[in-house]
Amino acid sequence: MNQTFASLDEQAQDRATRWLARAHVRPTRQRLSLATLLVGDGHDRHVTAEGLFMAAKASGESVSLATVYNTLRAFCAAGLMNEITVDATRSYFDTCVEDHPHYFWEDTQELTDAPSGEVAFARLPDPPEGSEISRVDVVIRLRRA
Amino acid sequence: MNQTFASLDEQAQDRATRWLARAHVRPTRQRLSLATLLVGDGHDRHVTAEGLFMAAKASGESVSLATVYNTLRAFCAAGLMNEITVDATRSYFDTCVEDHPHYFWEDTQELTDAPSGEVAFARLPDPPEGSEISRVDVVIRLRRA
DNA sequence: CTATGTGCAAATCTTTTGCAGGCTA
DNA sequence: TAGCCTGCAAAAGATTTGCACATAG
Repeated sequence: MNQTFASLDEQAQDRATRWLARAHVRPTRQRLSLATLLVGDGHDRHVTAEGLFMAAKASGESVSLATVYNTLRAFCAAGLMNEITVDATRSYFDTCVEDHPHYFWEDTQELTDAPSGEVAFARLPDPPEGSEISRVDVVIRLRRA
Repeated sequence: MNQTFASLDEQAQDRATRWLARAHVRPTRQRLSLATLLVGDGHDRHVTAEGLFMAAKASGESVSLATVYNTLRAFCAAGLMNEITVDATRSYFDTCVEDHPHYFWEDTQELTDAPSGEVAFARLPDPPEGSEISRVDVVIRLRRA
């Protein structure tokens, strides 16, 4: 689960600041650090709480694991991220909030984006009476051939 | 998470016995009990380990929780069931092994089958170089309207 | 100033494991 | 009989919580 994260330069922080502001999330020191790691380079990223926690530590930021969890949840609630569930014992968080499919590499437990536009539904069922579709998760599990 | 399970009459046990035999799974008392609860009435079922454990207890069978986990895993390995992941903190096991879509009711955390044939892919990406698609999980998350 | 956010450690919950004894083929 | 199964209790992880303190607006 080795992931690369954005650096903490000024431009990256600006991007993070705008990202938080866009969703009216109060920019505390910890949130700004984490947001910078997440979107500082403008790329989407898939993280686990543990992975982000370690990245924060590695970059010299002091953030507690509980706060990482709270923060990721807060970002999800604010619509800045999505939680994707592929493994019963670990949550993955995606900075890309569009409803898009994922590859899950069964050997490395890595989660990556499936090439966009390559998946399309020919048909989706009408949501049952009294319900509406909140999201459609598509996870393509890959096995090393 | 209230689920209904099959009764333990003779016909149900026969069905369970055949189910195990088909996959060459050694029919121990515990496995037969659990299998009867799972497929005794010929219907497919989605269970959690905890739910099945409680059902076993309720039906008077004595099976330890660890064994329920082992058994569900064994059934999956034997191709009798599938594990579906929708919630990061709980595994769901489905007696229907076909690759089919599910509804996940966000309010009750219930997992049900989506009407079969109602979901179709227009396009799926070619698996990346050196990999093959092991399975495609489609989970349609529903919100009570 | 006040509502929110944070850290820490402990609690909780699901799932796994080690090992002694049991049971199927 | 031999090897696979099971139960139990304890371990292992991931995530959440309670509460006192800090801080953004």
